[in-house]
Amino acid sequence: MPAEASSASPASPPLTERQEARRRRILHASAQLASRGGFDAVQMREVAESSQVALGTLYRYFPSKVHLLVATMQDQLEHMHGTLRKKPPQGETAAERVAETLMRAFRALQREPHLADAMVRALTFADRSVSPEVDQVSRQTTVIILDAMGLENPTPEQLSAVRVIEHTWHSALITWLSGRASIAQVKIDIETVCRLIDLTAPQARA
Amino acid sequence: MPAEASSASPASPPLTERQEARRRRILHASAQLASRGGFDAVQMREVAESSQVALGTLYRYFPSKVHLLVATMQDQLEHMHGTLRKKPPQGETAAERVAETLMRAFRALQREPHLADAMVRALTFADRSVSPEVDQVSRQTTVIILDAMGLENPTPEQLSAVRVIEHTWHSALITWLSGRASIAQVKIDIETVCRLIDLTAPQARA
DNA sequence: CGCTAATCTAGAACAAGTTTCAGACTTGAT
DNA sequence: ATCAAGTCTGAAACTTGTTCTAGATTAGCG
Repeated sequence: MPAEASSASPASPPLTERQEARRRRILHASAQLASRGGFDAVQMREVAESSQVALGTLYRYFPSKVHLLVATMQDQLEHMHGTLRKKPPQGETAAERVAETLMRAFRALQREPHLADAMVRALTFADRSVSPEVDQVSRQTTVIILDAMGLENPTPEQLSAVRVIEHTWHSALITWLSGRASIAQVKIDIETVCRLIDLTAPQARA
Repeated sequence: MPAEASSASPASPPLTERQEARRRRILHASAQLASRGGFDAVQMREVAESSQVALGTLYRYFPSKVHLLVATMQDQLEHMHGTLRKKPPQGETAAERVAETLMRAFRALQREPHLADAMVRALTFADRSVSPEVDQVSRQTTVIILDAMGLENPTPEQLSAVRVIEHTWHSALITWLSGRASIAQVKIDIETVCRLIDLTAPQARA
């Protein structure tokens, strides 16, 4: 499996080695600053300085702070997906496995709550100009959930359920990050929404 | 029914008539600018000018742009609740009634997509300093949904379902506003999540 | 009425995201 | 090796949210 730019848009010119290195330094600095103080702590001037790149260059690579943070999220999601893949969830039912997977992801986010804050806030604050990137994150999340379900060919109904699960996942994270819901509350919400999966299982009726 | 400050925090000093008028002018200007160009079009200097108030005064009434927009949302929600109350939904099941209510609200938002953009983006971007206000919006939404269900004493399970519905509602709105989901898609998501209600109906088992 | 505290105003000042520009450096092709 | 095109740098400028200040106005009270 070649480690190529899996997140590149179609028809984007290939980056030279030094460019790839710059990109990496920028993402690293972004994640580091985010880990310290969340969304507000990721200041473009600081990211530029931290990654040894001129401000203008930073903006050439990532056209806005939100673009940068969404890209940071893509990066982290890839890690996460790799990690999750190694230890597949143990639950009996698809619903249990999905809930277990999401809770595992949630625990990972709890270890870096500021980073989570920066990424999730960016994701939901993104306007149309960031749609392609946000969509990519969404697709990646979908893949993770479908993986947990263990499905090759989901029905349209199941895809709907997955989308609702993603909605709940994002929104529940936000309520947690802004201190309006406890960890336990998020757990309940995830478990509740995951029951939708059973409702749309092939043998269940509409 | 006295038209008092239903959104006031506990222990907030009562406003004089002129102050109430100022507050109203500000909220009106905010909604008007938002209707034009969404979140970005609501510029604090313009709001101040539009509402004939000094910038410093605007900040005394609403300590940040997000506070202002969340307050604008509370305002709009009150309207909406009043409107919805007049024509209760007709569906047979609770799930149908909730879906119908939310779709009605959704259609209202479609009429002012920019306003919707400003309000929803503010809501999800809000940090901890706005939690009380955001929570108030959330409670109001909960009331609307419970109204549609026609329940006096919801079970904890039903409250969980309502929370998940709210999550889906907010997040689905965001995907629509950022052009990543169609109106039809939002409809499907709402209908899908509303099935959770049936799943938690008293006669259904966990 | 006249006083005092609170509020409001105009405007400057500051902070951080974003844009712009002139000049130095790289890259790729010849 | 050399040239043209594209990229990077450093620094200043611009925008918009937010804060601050000094003085004018208003509200409540004796």
